[in-house]
Amino acid sequence: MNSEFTIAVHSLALLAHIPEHMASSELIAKNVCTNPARIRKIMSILRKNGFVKTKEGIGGGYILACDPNEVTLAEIHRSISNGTLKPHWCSGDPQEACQVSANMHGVMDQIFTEAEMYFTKYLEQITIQTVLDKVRQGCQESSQQ
Amino acid sequence: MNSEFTIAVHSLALLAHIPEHMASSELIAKNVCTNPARIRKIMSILRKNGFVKTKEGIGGGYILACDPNEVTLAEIHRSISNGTLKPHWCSGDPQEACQVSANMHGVMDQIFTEAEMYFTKYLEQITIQTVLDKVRQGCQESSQQ
DNA sequence: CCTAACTGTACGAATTATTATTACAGTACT
DNA sequence: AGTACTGTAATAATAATTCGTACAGTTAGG
Repeated sequence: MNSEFTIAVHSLALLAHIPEHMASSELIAKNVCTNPARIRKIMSILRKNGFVKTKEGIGGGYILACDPNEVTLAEIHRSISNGTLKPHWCSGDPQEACQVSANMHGVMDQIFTEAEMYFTKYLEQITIQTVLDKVRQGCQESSQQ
Repeated sequence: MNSEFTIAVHSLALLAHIPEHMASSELIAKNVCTNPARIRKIMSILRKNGFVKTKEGIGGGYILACDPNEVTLAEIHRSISNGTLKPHWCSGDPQEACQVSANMHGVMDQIFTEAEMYFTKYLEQITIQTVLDKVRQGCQESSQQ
């Protein structure tokens, strides 16, 4: 899975952190540690899905256009990256006489699709505000050392 | 996520499909559609975890060493690939003064780790036999066209 | 005891996915 | 008109994944 989902969540949390303020792609990029063009691309998708509002021209940038308590990571994930659990490589060969080889691809596909649903279900429990709160608490409970 | 998990599941289902028979890495590789060396590497891990037995020399190969009704995909996943949900790229910079930038990495880490637990929980419901059954039914219900 | 058919493992090449960089057109404020 | 932005595309750089080959070690059979 690529990092666009992570970047989207980070950006939205950042915007929620500084409400009422426009943030430029450059500012967000610095915070996220990537380049402005990538941010603009991702924010463009988020705008099309109504999560942020955009302003072009001088003093422009991005601002949150949703309630951080309402929007869950599941919605973000859906709009940014779908079907990311499944690896790109495929097992088996549909042309093969052997049923195992011929059908494994479909079976694994089914399994990964359902797994993705479980993943999404989990993400539904987490809102942008949840992330922001954790970040503000300094993420005491886990992997950060 | 790479495809080693998929290949492991495929290989084990294949071995369950032809019990009592030794299958060479070449035969499995053909069925899976990859090269024998990759199969041997993966099977070597599966052997160390007790899922298969190995025989070197003439007439050797691999044979299932577990009950396909007992072994779940979760156990296979655990032995083959851990922490695969999380992307390699990391958001933010721990050195930054801004809390969002500094702590986002830890927070996302936590989220992906927990998501992985949900994923594993789902995989616990599926056994090698489940996969084999689906494959034998020709995977009627889903994405295969 | 020699050969043939295997596994175990390592390493470098090829391929593919991801990320970064650059460029430029369009928009809005001053 | 000029400056500071976004939107978008195309290409380059980097990193991950997969493949291919090689070779040492093992076992069975003659």
